Amino acid sequence: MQLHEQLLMDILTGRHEPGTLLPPERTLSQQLGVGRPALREALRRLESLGLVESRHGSGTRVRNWQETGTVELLPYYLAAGAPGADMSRIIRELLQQRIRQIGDVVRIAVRYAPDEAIEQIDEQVRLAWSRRDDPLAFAMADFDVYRSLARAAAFPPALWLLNSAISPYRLFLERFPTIVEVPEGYLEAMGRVVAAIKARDAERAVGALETYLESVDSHLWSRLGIGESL
Amino acid sequence: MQLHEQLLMDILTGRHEPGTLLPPERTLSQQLGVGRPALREALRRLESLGLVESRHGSGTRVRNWQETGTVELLPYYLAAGAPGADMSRIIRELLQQRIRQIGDVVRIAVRYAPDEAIEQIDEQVRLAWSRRDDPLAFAMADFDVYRSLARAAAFPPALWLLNSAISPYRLFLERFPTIVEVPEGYLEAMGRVVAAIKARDAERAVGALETYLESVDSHLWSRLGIGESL
DNA sequence: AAGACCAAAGTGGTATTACCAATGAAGGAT
DNA sequence: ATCCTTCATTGGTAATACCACTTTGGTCTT
Repeated sequence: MQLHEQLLMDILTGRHEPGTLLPPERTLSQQLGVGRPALREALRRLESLGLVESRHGSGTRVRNWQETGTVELLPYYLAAGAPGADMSRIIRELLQQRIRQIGDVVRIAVRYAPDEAIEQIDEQVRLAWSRRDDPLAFAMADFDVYRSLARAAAFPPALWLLNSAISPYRLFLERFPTIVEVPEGYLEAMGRVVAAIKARDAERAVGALETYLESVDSHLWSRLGIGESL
Repeated sequence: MQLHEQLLMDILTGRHEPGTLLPPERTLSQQLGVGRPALREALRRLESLGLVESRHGSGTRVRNWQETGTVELLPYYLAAGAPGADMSRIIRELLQQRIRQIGDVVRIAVRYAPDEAIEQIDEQVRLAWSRRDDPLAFAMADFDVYRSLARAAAFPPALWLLNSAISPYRLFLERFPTIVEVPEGYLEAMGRVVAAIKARDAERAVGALETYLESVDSHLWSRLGIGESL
């Protein structure tokens, strides 16, 4: 594991509590068996995640990351077992947010994506479908469909939002492999969405997407049993 | 300006083009007049933003950040003038996304926030209103209202999403100060939202929020003239 | 005795140096 | 011509020294 990930986990699991000072860099680097420059590089990464705060002359304090963290914390938070939280509730909400987020991407594509670019979406959909033998590969290719939509609209921020989501999403799938399953009506559902986008009908496109994704999620929950085991 | 911000801007403004290699660390650190460790700390930050990729023995390559970036890029992207993009269109979409994002927070609060926690929201709203003399302070206090909602629901990921949004939001307001204006019906509108949350009526809460926020945004656009000047 | 000032210790910030490890291209052997 | 070796280049890491800021505690002044 990378040094910064180890430190991150130490913080997320409570090994270093919010509000407390980390040991001095010289001490901590010895404890971890690394040089001080290496430790500092790791600390800079944690700083940009909102986990710690270094003050010249004073020390490096663990921030109240539940308050100050950024989305990038999500994959690690899930990997740490979401300490002190209801995992299945979180996952349920994240799936809901995923639906709305993709909905936004669709809306943007309806407004801004040129026809030529939309043509290529069909291709992406078929590509994902062709990988239905490997559920994880399918999921990633499916994700790429939405990234292609954002790309087609030439709207980088939407792409970045998806990028920030893909890492926790992938980790989630890897952690609960039984969840991964290729939906039956995939080609048809996505076909409807893309057709609606081509027709510049935002409501129909988003509607088709939401009914499809919600059916996938509810099927997923019924298979797992809501709130169970996860 | 911090070293990593300077490098970041150099990349976003095209000084270092995607796909190309950065100068070797030893060279670059001399060019920038800093030591190699300091440069490396900055590079690690850029790496976690999806901007560069260091490969041992090979070099540090500028990534295609429009493809690989994360949300955290947004404030810098806006500060760099969103090179090669339609600024007003981006802002328009971001405001839309903000509405939906806050809507999600409201939905989560409806489901999970205990009554006692919701009581405190009213207080936050009044606090924001009391700062209506200083529009920027008001905007930040208003933002805190939504953070309080996420906090009340004890749902850290929602808080993190807001955290990731606050920095570009603030930068946006500071860049276009004329935009900042305290809406007239603020107290009443937020009162309706909070009341609906208390009543556990998600649709009414989100509906009240959306109509309010959309009226604010459209008023904003009419003042500025859509697509103009920005 | 109380307050202000100052000095010293501890901390992060930075630069320098040296060396290790991985990469890739050039040159030599087959 | 092809493969393998070698070596220069590059990032990765460590150790050391020093600078700058913060805090703390003591001392001096009032």
